Order: sequence, then C-alpha cells, then structure tokens
Amino acid sequence: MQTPSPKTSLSEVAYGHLVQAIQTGELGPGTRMREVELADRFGISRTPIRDAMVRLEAEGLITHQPRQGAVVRTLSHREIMELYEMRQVLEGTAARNASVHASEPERAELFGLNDLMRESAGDPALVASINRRFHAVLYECSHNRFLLLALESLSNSMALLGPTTLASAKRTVQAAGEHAEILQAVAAGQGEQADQAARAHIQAAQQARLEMLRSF
Amino acid sequence: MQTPSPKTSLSEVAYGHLVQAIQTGELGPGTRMREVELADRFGISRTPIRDAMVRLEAEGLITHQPRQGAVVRTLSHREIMELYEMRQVLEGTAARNASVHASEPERAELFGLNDLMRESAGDPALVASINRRFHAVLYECSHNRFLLLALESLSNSMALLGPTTLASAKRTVQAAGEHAEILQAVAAGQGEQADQAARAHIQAAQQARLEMLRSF
DNA sequence: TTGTATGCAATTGTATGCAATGGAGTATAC
DNA sequence: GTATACTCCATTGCATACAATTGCATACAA
Repeated sequence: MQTPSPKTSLSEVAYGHLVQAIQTGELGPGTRMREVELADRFGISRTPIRDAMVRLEAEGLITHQPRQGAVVRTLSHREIMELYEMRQVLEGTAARNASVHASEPERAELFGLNDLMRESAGDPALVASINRRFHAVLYECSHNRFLLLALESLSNSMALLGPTTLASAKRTVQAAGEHAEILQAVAAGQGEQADQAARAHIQAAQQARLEMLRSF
Repeated sequence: MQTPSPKTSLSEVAYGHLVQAIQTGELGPGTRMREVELADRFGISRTPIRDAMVRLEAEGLITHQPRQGAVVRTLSHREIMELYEMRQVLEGTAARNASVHASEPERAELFGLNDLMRESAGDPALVASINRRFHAVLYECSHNRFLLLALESLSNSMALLGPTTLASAKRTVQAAGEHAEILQAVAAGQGEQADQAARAHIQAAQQARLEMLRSF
C-alpha cells in the first residue's frame, strides 16, 4: 500500500494518493475533484488522474456527473448501515474460509498483528494501520480472489466514513478481544464460529460508529 | 444494460461493447487487447478505450501487465470454484434481504420474469437474457447498494466462463423451479429459507457448469 | 422585483503526438 | 548447434491540444 516499489505507473501512484487523501479526510465527502487541480497538485498530467478516477468510480468512492466533474461520495445514514451490513457478510465469510484455508504462517501473522495492535492502544494512527493490516491478512487467508477483491473495495469505501472508531484505547482493547475470538475459531478450524465472531466484531464496530456519529 | 440512452459518453459505450464482446466470446479468455485495434474497431480514439479498460481491470475482467498490454482473464478451475462460492454467499444474502425489503411490484416482476423464462425454454439466447434480468431484479430487491455493486461486478465476471449453462431446455425448467423456491420464500418473508434456496440454486448452476466443462 | 435570455468562463470529453519499454528476431561467437 | 547479445519494432504510458457542454453571471424586459 505504501511502497511504490520498482516500477509503478503514475496512474497507480495517483490512485494511492487519492485513496489516502480520502482516508485522511483531506478530500472529504462532497469535495469536488477537478482533474487539472489534482494534476497540478501531483505534478503530473490529467491522463493518469483520469485513470485513477475511473477506477475510484468503479469502486463507488466517487461519483461522476457528466460534464460536471466528480465528487467524493457522501454516504447517507442508510448507506452507512448498508456498508456495515455488507461487511458483516463478507468478513464473516472470510473468517469462515480462513478457518479452512489459512496456513500456519498466516495464522501466526494474524496472532502477531493482533498482539501488536493491543500493545499499541493509545496511538490511534498506529492502531488504525495495524488494524487495516490485520483485516487485509484475514482477507488473504480466505483464499478466494473474488471475495478478496470485494473486501478490498469495501475497505476503501470505509474511508468515506472519516476517522476510525479505534480512537479510544478502550475500543482498541475491546476490538483486539474480538479479533482474538475470531482467531481462536480460525485456529481451531471452526468455520461457523469464526463466521459468528467476525460478524459480532463488525456489529460492535458498527455500534461504535453510531456512537461516534451521535456525538457530532 | 442495452439502451445507451440519450447522452452516453464514448467511454461508456466502449465499456458496454467490451463487456458484450467478452460475454459473447468474441473476446475470449486469453485474448490480447490492443488499444489501437479496439479504437479502430469502434471508430473512436484510444482515450475512451483506456477508460473502459481501466474499469474492466478494476472489476477483474482483464489484467493489465505494465507496458505490455491487457489480456482477457483466464479463470483456472480453482478460480471458477471461487467464483461460484462467492456467488452463493452474495445471492443468498440478496435473497435474504429481498425477503425483507422487496416491494409488491418487485415481487410481481420477479414472478413474471420467472414465468417468462420457463415459457421460453428452448430459446437459449432469450432464456439467458431473461435469467440475467431476473437476477438483476433480485439484486435490486436487496436494497443494499454495496451488495448490488458487488453482485453486478460478479455477474460481469461470469462472462469469462463463456456460454450459459441454460442451453438445454431441461436445465432451464430446472432453474425456473429453483427460482420459484426462492420466490416463494421471499414472498413469505422467510429470510433464512430464501438464503438457502438461493444457495441451492447457485450450487445447481455450479454443478451444471462442471458438467459442461467436463464435456469439452 | 422577478423571470428569461444570452454570452462567457470553467471543466470535462476526446484525439493525437512523443517517448520509453519490453519482446521478438537475427546475427555472431563459442 | 546452441546460447547470448544486440537491434528493431510494436505497444503502451503520459502529455497536451482541441472540442463540446454546462453552469453562472449579467443584462434586459415584463
């Protein structure tokens, strides 16, 4: 996600920058995105910017009004609920699959990341980063390319919600506990329970999100 | 899906053409797609073609090797299984949601389409078209934008498998029966059973697909 | 004061030019 | 005869020029 490696096309670089800008809120929902402006900002031409924006639209992060430009999507309350509902289904499925397909090193990685996250409670930025990685690895463990693709797209959509719900140390520890439940089931090869635990985790996150929204 | 409406950008037209070409097998898996060639074929420039191809890649229909071009993806046996597995999850969820959210006109539309499909048995092209529409309406009935997006993307990926499994009249009638099971549960508001029925339907389709693959 | 028409500016949609890259084919050396 | 290196060409990646459309502002009329 961060190492542009040897040869990354400018389109991909632009895509990464834009997703990150949306995640950090630099480009908040409703922001109008002008191609020339973004091209200038990144010091490249409009073409790679367009490529990135077409991709963002395909993933549902922005909407493109013909001849009028693109805006970062604003999620209604209803849509936010739909987003979490979908995450419940997909994360549950990923966990279920992981309990069948995860390799030993993958399991170890998951446990390691979760420990790291618990220890990092208090540093929201770090926690958020580790949390993303944890879920990304879990997705990989499902060993289903289509599920992976859908979950990655959904994760990007989460960026539209703004700051993470893991800001408080309390919620971080709570989340790590929920992760542990998932991992336990995964490690034991208990698919149904892994599914349940993952759903519960997302439900808790949804709850936390709702509380956050209420306080604004 | 078919009426390009009044003002469609060339990019969208190109996208539609390409998806259709992949569906019909005109651009079969493994086919190399050269931008200039496609631009010539459609009588437009490379830019809208690029837009369409970026989108196709985001959806997983083609892969883009840097500086080397794009090819229509070839699905391995394993990936085909993964595709059906994912469909089981998503169609099941869509049916479950539909049993809660589908409006009366939507239910009527579903019943109508299924009757029409059964009556059309023997005309594979027509059946395939109606079947696609049936599923599309079911997706809409879930009233979850993210689920809808994922299912539409997945449907496009089905194009990579080539001809439909509904070629035989026998399988058509069978499929209509499976649809009826789903609809019955949806109409009765029985989420769990709608989910089960949808999963069973996809499983049957997978079975039919496997038989088709074996015969080659 | 409000409604409508018109002109201008801003912004995207499309086309095309140019350079870089990777692969194929050929020649040469061992 | 085979392997390696070199050259050429096809094709994309990126930049930029041009066209078209839309929205806004301004002016004029009712």
